[in-house]
Amino acid sequence: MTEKQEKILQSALELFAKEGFHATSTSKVAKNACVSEGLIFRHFGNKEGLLSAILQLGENRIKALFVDIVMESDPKEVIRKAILMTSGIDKADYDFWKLQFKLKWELEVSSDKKMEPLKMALTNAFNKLGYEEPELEANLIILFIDGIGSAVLKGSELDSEEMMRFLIKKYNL
Amino acid sequence: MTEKQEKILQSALELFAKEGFHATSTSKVAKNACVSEGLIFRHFGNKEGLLSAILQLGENRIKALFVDIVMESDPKEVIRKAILMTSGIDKADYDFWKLQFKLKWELEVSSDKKMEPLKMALTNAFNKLGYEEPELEANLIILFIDGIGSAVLKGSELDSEEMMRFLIKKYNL
Amino acid sequence: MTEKQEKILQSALELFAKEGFHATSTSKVAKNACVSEGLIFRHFGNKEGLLSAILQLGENRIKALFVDIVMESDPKEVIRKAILMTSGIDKADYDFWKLQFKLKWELEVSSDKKMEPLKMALTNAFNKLGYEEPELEANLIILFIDGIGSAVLKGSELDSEEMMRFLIKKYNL
Amino acid sequence: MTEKQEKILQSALELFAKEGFHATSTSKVAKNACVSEGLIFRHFGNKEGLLSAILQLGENRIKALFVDIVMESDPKEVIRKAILMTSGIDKADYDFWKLQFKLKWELEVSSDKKMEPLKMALTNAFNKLGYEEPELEANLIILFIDGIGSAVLKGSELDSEEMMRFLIKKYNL
DNA sequence: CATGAATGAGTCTTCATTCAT
DNA sequence: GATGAATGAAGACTCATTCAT
Repeated sequence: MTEKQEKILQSALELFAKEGFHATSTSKVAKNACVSEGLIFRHFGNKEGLLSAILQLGENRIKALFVDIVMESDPKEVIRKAILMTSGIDKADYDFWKLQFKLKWELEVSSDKKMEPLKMALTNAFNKLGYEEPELEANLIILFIDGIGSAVLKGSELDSEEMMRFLIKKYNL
Repeated sequence: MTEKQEKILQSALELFAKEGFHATSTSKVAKNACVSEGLIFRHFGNKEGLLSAILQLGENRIKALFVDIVMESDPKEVIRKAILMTSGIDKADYDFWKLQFKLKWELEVSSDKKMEPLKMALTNAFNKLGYEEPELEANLIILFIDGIGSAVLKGSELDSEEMMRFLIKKYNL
Repeated sequence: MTEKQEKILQSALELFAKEGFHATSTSKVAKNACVSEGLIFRHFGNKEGLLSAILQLGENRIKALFVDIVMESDPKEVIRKAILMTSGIDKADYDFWKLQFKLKWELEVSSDKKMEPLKMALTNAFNKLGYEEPELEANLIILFIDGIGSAVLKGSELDSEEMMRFLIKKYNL
Repeated sequence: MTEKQEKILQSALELFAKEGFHATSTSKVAKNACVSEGLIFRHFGNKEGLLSAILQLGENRIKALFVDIVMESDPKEVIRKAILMTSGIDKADYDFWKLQFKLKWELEVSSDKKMEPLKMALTNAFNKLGYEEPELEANLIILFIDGIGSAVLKGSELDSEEMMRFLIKKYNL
């Protein structure tokens, strides 16, 4: 991965996140990355290839976020960590996460599969804690995480930290 | 509002919802509506004008959905109706709602303001029912509603009906 | 067919004939026709559509050249007219004919089918005149016509008129 | 001439013949030859240089084809050999010959000069045999040879072997 | 009201070519 | 000799928009 390749990736991430995939032209990306437009196509084939590269780069980051939760053995801790998940994301990574959420709508990429391991871990945790409908409880937590993430990234006025604290209290964690 | 105007609006709604605002060209809209491209501009000024018209048309529909909840006096019923809100939307209106969600991300339009009356009603309801932190409870419900709606419109495998039933049970409604 | 459409067709014919199809850019055609580049695509769909339109326009001209030969009843006259065919083409139509020949090579369009009616007429004529191998004689004439046309359009120094006279003498026509 | 140089030449010949000069990109040639694109330019300067190299390579082959005819002393044999010229070309060399014919149209390179020695030999032969207009006879033969070659390389349904036999019979050779 | 011809700026992409390594 | 990263100009084609009819 050359230096310019990374610059392209970085610029594309930033612009796709800010303006959206379709609203960002490859020429804008090139200008922003201070490279020739052609270089984008030499390295990533086409505009979608560029997007894929960004998405691929991100998959790892998502897994990294999940691993700490999925590996946890204490069920209460699993749920607590899940609820607090979004508080752990770096402000510098906002563009990346914003892009993830944006693309779910712009390109209709389902996030079900990505969330599957988290859902399993949560279902399992609620099960151990004797909840009647562990799977639905898990769904609810995921809905919460997704909602909080959405709100924060869209710049909502919702106080996410307080919401997390509140939910943790609700579940006696 | 002439017949052709409505056809344009309907086509634009459908296409913006399916493909996104930026990915839909005015020519596609015109073709889909079986009118000349020029007519779009005569009626709506420009592409953004067309979008505004759709959004405006939608504002009313949102208010209509809210009014039944906000006018309700029984606090339990307020919460129940809020939770069941998304179950009341017509399948024929999917495009419309999908567009609303899509645009929140594509154009970064905050939905805080739109949700304000609902939040007030819910806060008030939780307050009446003696909940300790009624505002946070209200936020949580909204988060869930938004999440469920979101999931359904994105074609997630989440069973929305069951989630609603589950929430209603959780809140003893 | 609007005035500008015709101008585009005319310019394309001229440039495709002079420089070749692939070597002629749509922007060159547009500039030469004094229209916007987009107009080409509005009217002809794409570059190949433009080519097809030109070719289609030409089919008629070819038929017109053939009809006089095919309709002739005197076998000697059929052959004579076939040999003299290329002498009847207007200098103003050079571009058109050049394009036809060029495309046979550039796009590997077989001319067999187009020549079929002529071949039938010639075969028939030679047959009536009692030639032993009328079909091969017909082929030879066609080879001659094609060769003369080629030579003239490529600007060869070959004296086509004299060649025709010579062949007519050879066949005692 | 290194191994890679030959591979480039071979690939270029193949592609130029198949797709045409303008429709073949240097990158396609490089890929087909399994070399870096830069190498083409190091060896041949630019795309036209590559073409020139191929053409130069071809000149020799044409001379080789002619030499056997031009050196022949028996006039009948000269004409016979000329007519049969195209039957002597190797199927493996089709690409090469196709390119020669293609370029005559794509780059408007006159073939008059190349054919000059053949024309002289034929004129001379017809003269010796007492034909009245030996130069025109020579021209006619060349027209036929060119036409037959042309037809074969374009994949016409013309039976070239039979045409040659027919011509030989016609000229009592 | 409605059409469709027309445009110019912009889209993604490919091109031939250069150059540091 | 050979590579492959890099470029700028040009490629075909689409866009939102205007305007005469």
